[in-house]
Amino acid sequence: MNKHPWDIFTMNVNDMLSEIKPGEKHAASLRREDKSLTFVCTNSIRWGGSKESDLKKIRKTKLIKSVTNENKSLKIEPNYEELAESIFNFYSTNKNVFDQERDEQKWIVEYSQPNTHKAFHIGHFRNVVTGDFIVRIARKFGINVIPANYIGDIGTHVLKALLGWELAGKPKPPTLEQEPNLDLSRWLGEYYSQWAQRESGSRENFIKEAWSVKDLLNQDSDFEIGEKFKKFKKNKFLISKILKKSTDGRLHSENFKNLNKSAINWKKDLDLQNEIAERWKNKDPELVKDWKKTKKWCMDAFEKIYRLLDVDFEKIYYESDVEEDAIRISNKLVNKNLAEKEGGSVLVDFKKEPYNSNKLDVLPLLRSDGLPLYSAKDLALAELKQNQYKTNKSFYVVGAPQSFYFKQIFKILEQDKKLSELIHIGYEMVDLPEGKMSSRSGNIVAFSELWEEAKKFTKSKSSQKISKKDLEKVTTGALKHLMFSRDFNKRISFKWEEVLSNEGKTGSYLQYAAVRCKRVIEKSGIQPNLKFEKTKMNKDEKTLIFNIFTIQNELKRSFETISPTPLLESLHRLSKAFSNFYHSSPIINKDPELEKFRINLAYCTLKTLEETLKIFGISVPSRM
RNA sequence: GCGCCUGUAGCUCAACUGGCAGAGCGUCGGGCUUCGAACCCGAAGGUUGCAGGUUCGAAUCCUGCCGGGCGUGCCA
Repeated sequence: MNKHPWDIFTMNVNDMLSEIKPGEKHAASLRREDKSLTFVCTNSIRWGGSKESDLKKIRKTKLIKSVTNENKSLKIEPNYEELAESIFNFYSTNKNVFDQERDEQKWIVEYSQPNTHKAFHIGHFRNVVTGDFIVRIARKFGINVIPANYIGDIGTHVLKALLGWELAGKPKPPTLEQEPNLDLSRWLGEYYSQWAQRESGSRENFIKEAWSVKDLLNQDSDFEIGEKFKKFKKNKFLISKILKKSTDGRLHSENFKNLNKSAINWKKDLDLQNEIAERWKNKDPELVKDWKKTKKWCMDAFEKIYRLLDVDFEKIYYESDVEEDAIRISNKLVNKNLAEKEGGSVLVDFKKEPYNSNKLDVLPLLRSDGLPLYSAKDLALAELKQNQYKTNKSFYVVGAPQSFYFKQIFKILEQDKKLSELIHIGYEMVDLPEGKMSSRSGNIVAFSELWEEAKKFTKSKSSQKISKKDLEKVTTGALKHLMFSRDFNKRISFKWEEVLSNEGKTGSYLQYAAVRCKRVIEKSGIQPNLKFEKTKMNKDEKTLIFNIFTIQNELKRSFETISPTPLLESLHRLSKAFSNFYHSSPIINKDPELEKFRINLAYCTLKTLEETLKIFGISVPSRM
C-alpha cells in the first residue's frame, strides 16, 4: 500500500528538521495556518526558531516549497502543484484513500441498548450514532470491531408497560395500512407512560401528605423541620413505614384523613404492581406469552430504525439472558471476598479490601429478594462478551451520568486480569428546552416523530426529481450531523428550529458540496483521469487542495481522541473551500486543460467527502 | 457533604496535548440571463465566569472562588 501524501509530507518534515534538531518528532507539532495555507512547526518556537544558515542547509523535498523563520517560528510552505499531483496520483491508485494500515487489535463496542416497551427517542438516537461512529472509524484503522447491542427486555419498566397495556384492555396495535409510519416502541411506550404517570402521581401525592404530617408520627427523629423535602422523599424506608401505618388503619385522628386517603390510593397501585411482579416470578403463562409478543413488537420497531440509520449489530444480547449468570457471579464474588452479603442482598463495599477506595462508595448487586440488579447483570455480560470474543478493548457507549457507575463496575472487573481494557464512552444527554426528557412523564421526542418531521422538511426543500432513497439520505444526514455537531461531553438542547434547517453548518451543506461535484462532473461529460498537467494554480484551487490534503491528519486526530469534531470541522472547511472554488473558477471551461484539471479537483473533493462522511454514517445522494 | 462534567461573540459551538481566539446562526450591506442560490462575498460583534500562580508565551496547566448540569446502596 502506498502512503497518503500527508504521511509523506510529515515524514519529510521530520527528516528535514531532524537535521537541524535531532531526536524530536517535529511533524507531531505541525499546526495548520489556514489563512496563509502553510504549516507552522510549534516545536521550533520552543527552541527559538532556527538560524538562517541552518535553514539554507536544509534539503527540501518536492512537496516542500519553502522553510522560513517567522516570529521565531518555523513556517513551512508546501508546493501546491506537487501536492495536487501527488494527491491525484494517490487517488488514482487507491480505491479507499483513507484506509489506514491494518491493526491487530480486536474491539467490542456495546451501544444502543434500548429498553423494550418504551419509546426509542432522540437520546437513544445520539447513542446509536455515537457507537456507530466508533465502529466505523475503528474499522477505517484496520481494527476488527464487534458491534454489540444489549437490550433491556426485562425489569420493572417492562412490567409497568404490560400493566398499563393490560389495564387499557390489551389493545391491538394499528396496522401498517392504518399507520404507515408506525413505531410500535412508541405506541407501547404510551401505555408505559400512562401507568408510570398514574403511579408516580399517587406516590407524589402520598409523600406530600406524609411530609405535611410527618412530625406527628414520631418517626422523624432524623429529620429536623426545615430539612430538605427532597431528602425526605428519598428516604424510602421512612416512607414505606408511614405507608404501612396508614394503610393498617393505625392512624385515626382527623389530622390523618387526607394522608390515609392518599395512602390507600397509592397502595392500590403498588398492589397492582406487586401482583404482576408475582405473576412474572411464577412464570404465569399468559403474562409470558404477552411479554414475548410485545417484546417482538418493539424489537421489530428497533430493527426498522437500525435499517434506516444503516447500523448493523454483529451480536445482540438480552438482559433476560444474563439474569441467572448475574446471580451466580454475585455469589462467586462473595466467596472470593470481593463482595459481601447483607441480609438477602449482595453488595460491594469499595472501602474494604481489596479495593481500598474511599471514593467509589458502595454498589449493590443483588436485591434483598435475591433478584439481580443492573450491576450484577453488567458483570455477567462482561464475562460473556470476553469469553465469546476475547477482545483487547471493550467500549461501553452509555450516557455520561453513568460514569460513576462504570468506575465501580470496571473496578470489580479489573480484579480479573484476563479481561480486556474497559472504556466508558459517556455522551451527554439530549434534553428539551422544557427540561430533561423522561419517558415516564411522556415528555420525550420519539425518534420516529423526529424522523417524520425532518423528512417532511427535507422534501419541502428538495427538487421535484428527488428519489425516495435520496430523500432518506438527506434526512438521516441532517439528523446525524446534528448529533455530531457537539462533542460527546456537551449536552444538546433539542430545538426543532435546528432540525428544520438546512443552512450553514449542517449535514446538508456537506452533502450539497458533494452533490455539486457529482453533477458538474456528470454535466461536463469528462471522465476524471487524475493526470496532473496544469502548472499554475489560483488561490481557490490551492485552498481546495490544501484542505483535501490535510483531511488525513484530522481523521487521525478524530480516531486518537475518539471524537467526531476534528474530522467534521475539517469537512466543513473542505466544503467551504470547494464552494469558493466553484463560484470563482468555472469548472466547465473553454480551456480544455483547465477543465480537465478542475474536474480532477472536483473528483478528489467528491471522493474525500464520500469516504469520510461514511464514517459518520452519512451517504451522499445524487440529487437533493 | 463528596465526586464527575461544564462556563469562549447576542445564540449554538470550534480552537490539532501551551504558540496570531475562529466558524455557523442572527443583524447590516452586496451577488442568480452564467457548471444547482440548500450557495458565495463584505461589515459589525471578545477583558475566553472571577482572582491568583507557573511560563518568553495560557481559553488550554496548577490553586482558590462564582455560576450551570449530573451522579452519589437495592430503577437501568
